[in-house]
Amino acid sequence: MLIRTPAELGAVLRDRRKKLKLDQSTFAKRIGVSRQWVIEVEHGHARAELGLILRALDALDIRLDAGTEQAPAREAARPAVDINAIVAKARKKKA
Amino acid sequence: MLIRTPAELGAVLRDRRKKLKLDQSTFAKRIGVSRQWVIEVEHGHARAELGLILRALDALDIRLDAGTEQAPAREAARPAVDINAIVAKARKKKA
DNA sequence: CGTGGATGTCATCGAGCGATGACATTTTAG
DNA sequence: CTAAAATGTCATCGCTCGATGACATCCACG
Repeated sequence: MLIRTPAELGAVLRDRRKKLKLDQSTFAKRIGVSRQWVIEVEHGHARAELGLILRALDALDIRLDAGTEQAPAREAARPAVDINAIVAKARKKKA
Repeated sequence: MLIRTPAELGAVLRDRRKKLKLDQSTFAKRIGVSRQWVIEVEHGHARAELGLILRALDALDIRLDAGTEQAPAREAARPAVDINAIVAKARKKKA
């Protein structure tokens, strides 16, 4: 599952928690946070702490993979010397 | 790359940022945070906000994938009644 | 040599997280 | 239906995040 937003992450956590038959209280204690935290995160709380999130994922055996995808996003996805970028930045006279 | 800790996440962000030839200031502005934030996150700041982290990843075209398969972890991956969990909760001693 | 860019450090400060505990609502089981 | 469990909501509070701006290094380059 691709994670793009806090809400998606929350959904993944909730589904996984339920599959493991854990209630919020048990889950919270297992990762060392309050039940309130679990509730908010499962609801997509955007400002949750990264460290706690990673602990939660680990507790549920969910692995996170960061891929520098190959999507033809914008540009500059290619390595190699990027003269343009350098010049552009140098030429940057800001607002 | 598997992400298990804030430090690993920070390393991924830094590497990717450099590959795209962006300096911290430009990167920070692009995702709407302070340069200080970029510095701390790249150094593995564990309490960074989830939402900002996701924005940073997106800005660098790094996709996050949450996978549940793969590890033949312990057990309990299967539904069915989980006596242990039930007992453990009932046994909650803690002060 | 010295100028400028990039990165890291420090201090300050307002804002919101996360903990806690009580209570409300929803769901599950008998 | 009824009781209990699970989940959601509220209010309070200490603590630290993240922003800002000033400096300090370090390094590439002319």
